[in-house]
Amino acid sequence: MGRKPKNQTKRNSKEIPKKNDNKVIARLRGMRDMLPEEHQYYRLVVNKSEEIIKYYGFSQTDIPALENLSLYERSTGKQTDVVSKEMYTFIDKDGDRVGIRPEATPGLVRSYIEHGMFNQPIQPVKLYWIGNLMRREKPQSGRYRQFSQIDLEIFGEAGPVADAQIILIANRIFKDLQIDVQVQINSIGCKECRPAYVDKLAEYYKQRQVRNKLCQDCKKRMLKNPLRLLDCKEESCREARAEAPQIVDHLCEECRDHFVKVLEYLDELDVIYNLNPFLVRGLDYYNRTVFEFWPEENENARQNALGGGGRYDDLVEYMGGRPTPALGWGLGVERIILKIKENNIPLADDGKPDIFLAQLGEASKRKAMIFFEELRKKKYKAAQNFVKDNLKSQLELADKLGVKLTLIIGQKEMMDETVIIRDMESGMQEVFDFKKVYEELDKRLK
RNA sequence: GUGGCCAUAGUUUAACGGUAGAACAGCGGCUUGUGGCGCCGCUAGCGAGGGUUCAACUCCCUCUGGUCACCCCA
Repeated sequence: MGRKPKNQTKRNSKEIPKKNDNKVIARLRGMRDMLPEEHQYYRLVVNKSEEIIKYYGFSQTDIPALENLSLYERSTGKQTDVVSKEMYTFIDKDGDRVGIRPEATPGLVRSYIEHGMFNQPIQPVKLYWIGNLMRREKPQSGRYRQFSQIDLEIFGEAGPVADAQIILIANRIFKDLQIDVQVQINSIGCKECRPAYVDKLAEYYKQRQVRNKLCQDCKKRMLKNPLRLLDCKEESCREARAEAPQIVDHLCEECRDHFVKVLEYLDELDVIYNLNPFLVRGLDYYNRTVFEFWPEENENARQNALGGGGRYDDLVEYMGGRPTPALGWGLGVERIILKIKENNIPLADDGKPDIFLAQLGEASKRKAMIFFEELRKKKYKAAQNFVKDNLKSQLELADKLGVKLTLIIGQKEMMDETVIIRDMESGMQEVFDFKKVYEELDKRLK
């Protein structure tokens, strides 16, 4: 019976030639809303990370989302995919070429130079940053066009301890979050020794029998970035690289010493790593130590790297600053959250209230509002809904919130200067003199 | 950017060339000062556009979005 009019209404509304101006405007591709449930995970990751990072003496800093496009072209590299294909860029009204940050390091380097941080009393300068970045890639799970990263950088420290220490910090964060990761580590040498190695590598790949095994992409890589030949997943390319010269055998003495020491420190700190001679990173500025954090059990771990970083000793100078050795890493917050969910790691329910304050009637509502302020000042974890007037819906809410006790103040209690305390589990309730409420609460919440 | 798979209420889903059923959630009632359980009721949907057809949620195309692989990357 009730259906006919419903259908008619529908038909009518269809026939009205309403334009589509009432259509929902959906969110952009690859963009996500971080809803409260997800946000709890975000907080978990950020809180644990910050706790550890701060302990190691890093200070939080922030940088603009929008920068001069040249900043990224020069640091990240104009040829890299990140800059050449994935950046959101536009010409500003006054003609400036600007871009939204696709990574944090260039901005942090710029900030370091611009504020003369090499003059700061405490050296090296240790900074961390938490925020979001944008890359216009085709979205996938664990890959969004806007994503969050936790970044950590050290400026002004050349010694291998620093390398080991930042790896250790990331390692501790993952451990605290109960995520098993493999540290993949390699050294890609410096500007002194790498060119010679790249030449050797290119020479090796030029051999006909090797070259014939390469996939199409790798043939392109030979011209663009021979180092990239090493981390192709194609089976034939993996075969081809078997005999390839390895960079660790071609490092200059300084680079080798540095790398060996990094590994020694890691050994002593019980950080388990996998020396991966095929690990090279996609950004132009790296030298010496490079590393990534791969999820433990995943075969395609490479693609879902939870974080990565390395040394960039020449970048500060290259960007116009004084010669300053530096290093850092970035962790992908969304990917870490994905892992935490996969592992069913429970959230600490710290925000949960213990007490619900219910009221009935205008006068008691006023009293309850004042009482609630008192509870807040005295640090009780209390909840309320003064908007709802009937007791039923208030108790329903109290139940959903999972509180232990509900305090009820109605007309009668107002008159008697009392309050009802209801134990939500047993359903037992008792009337108490208002003056003795706190005493009773403390007893029951203990 | 390339290729594969996918798209039904807020969520998880069912069915069908003749315009959709369920579960959970939400709201209301049984209970006008008492939550959980139960019962009853209500709300709410074919991603968008085009084509084929007497008839399309169903078939075809395009787009949009998701997902997976590649490229690349966190």
